[in-house]
Amino acid sequence: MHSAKLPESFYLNPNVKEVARNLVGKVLCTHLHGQSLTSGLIVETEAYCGRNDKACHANNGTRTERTEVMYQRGGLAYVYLCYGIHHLFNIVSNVEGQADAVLIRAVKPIDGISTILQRRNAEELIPAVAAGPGRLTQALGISTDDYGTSLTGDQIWIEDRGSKANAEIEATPRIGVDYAGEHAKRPWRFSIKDHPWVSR
DNA sequence: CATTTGATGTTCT
DNA sequence: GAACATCAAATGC
Repeated sequence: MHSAKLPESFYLNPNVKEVARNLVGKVLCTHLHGQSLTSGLIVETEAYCGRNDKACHANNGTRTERTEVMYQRGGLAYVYLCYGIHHLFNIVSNVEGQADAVLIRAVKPIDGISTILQRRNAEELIPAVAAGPGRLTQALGISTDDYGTSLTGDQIWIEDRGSKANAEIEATPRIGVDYAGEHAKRPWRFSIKDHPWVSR
C-alpha cells in the first residue's frame, strides 16, 4: 500500500495535546547519512506547551539558543542532548511564535530492523531496543545534528499508514518531570494502552 | 525481582 | 557550579 507523509498543516494545530494524541499510531521514518531507511510505529508521546507549563524548556517565553526552534512554525525537529548522553527527539507544533512541542517517547521498529539492531548493538528485537526517548533516537539514527530539520523533507518524516484506529489511547502523567510541581501531574502523556513497547 | 548509582556534556545561574 | 524531558550496570533482597 502507499503511505501518506503528514502535511505541514498537521503540525500547525494550536492544540498541542491534540497533536500528541494524533501522533500515536503514526509511523516515524528516517533516511539519514545515506544509510538504510528505518522506521517505527509511534506508541508513546508527550505534549509540552510553551505557555504556563513549567515542564517545558521554553515556558512563558523563555527564549534561548537551544529552544529557538520551538518558536518557529510547526513541522520542525527539536533535538537536544539530555544528561549529556541521550538525544531526545521532539516535533515542534503550533504556528510561529507559539513554543509547543511533542516528545516522542517510544516506537516499535518496522523498517530497517537489521540497521536498528546494529545501531543499538542488540541481538534481537525486544522493547529495550526502542522503548524510551533516548533509545529510539539511537535506533533511528537521530542526533543533535538533525536539530531544525523539516519533517516535510526526505530525511525525517512521519507517515500515516492507516494503522487501526481501534487501538485504545490512554492519557497519563508525564515522565521524568517531577521538578515541574503541579504541572508534572497533568495527563499529557499519550500511549497505546497495554502496548508492550511503551516505556517504563 | 526492586532500588541505587555512575556516566556524561550542554545549558543556564 | 547545579540541574537536567535518561539509560544500563551493579547491588540488595
